[in-house]
Amino acid sequence: MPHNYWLFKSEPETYGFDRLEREGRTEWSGVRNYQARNLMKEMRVGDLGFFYHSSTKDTGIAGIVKVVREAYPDFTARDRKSPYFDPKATEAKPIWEMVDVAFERRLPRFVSLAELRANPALAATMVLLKKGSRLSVQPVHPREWKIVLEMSEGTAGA
DNA sequence: GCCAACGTTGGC
DNA sequence: GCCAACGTTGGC
Repeated sequence: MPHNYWLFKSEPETYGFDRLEREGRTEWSGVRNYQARNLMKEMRVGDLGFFYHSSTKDTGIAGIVKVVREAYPDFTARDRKSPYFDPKATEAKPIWEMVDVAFERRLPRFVSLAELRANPALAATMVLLKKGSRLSVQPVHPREWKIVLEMSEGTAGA
């Protein structure tokens, strides 16, 4: 049984859900926002999350991932060649952390951002839908999780 | 490409 | 500690 539900944003041109399905598992590195980092620290093995495609033509939820390793230092922060390099990160104080996630399953169908917005049961509460929300890792309420799953089992717009 | 909203930085 | 300036995110 999963403990909590989450949402992970990714730009499909950089790393999409199709690629995770092929590779099976990945390190969620490169998060450089304290709030998002703190949320990752709360994640437990077995937690599930939505995989959200952002900054692309078809924004929305593509599938489900599972947390397979709890927070540990994000080594890209100490890699000078990485775009996520942070000179303030040290071995003793890595600052940034990441989790590992694995492909869990596809949704019956893609649920678009427009559809999520159009659902009044989600619009008021879901972090993703709040005005100006930019968090790349977000908590999802079990109620919201269930609603999105139900939407993906129905037809678009229904 | 535009631009609103956000988080961070740095001067004071 | 305040807050203006800046860089980034991300939908449209």
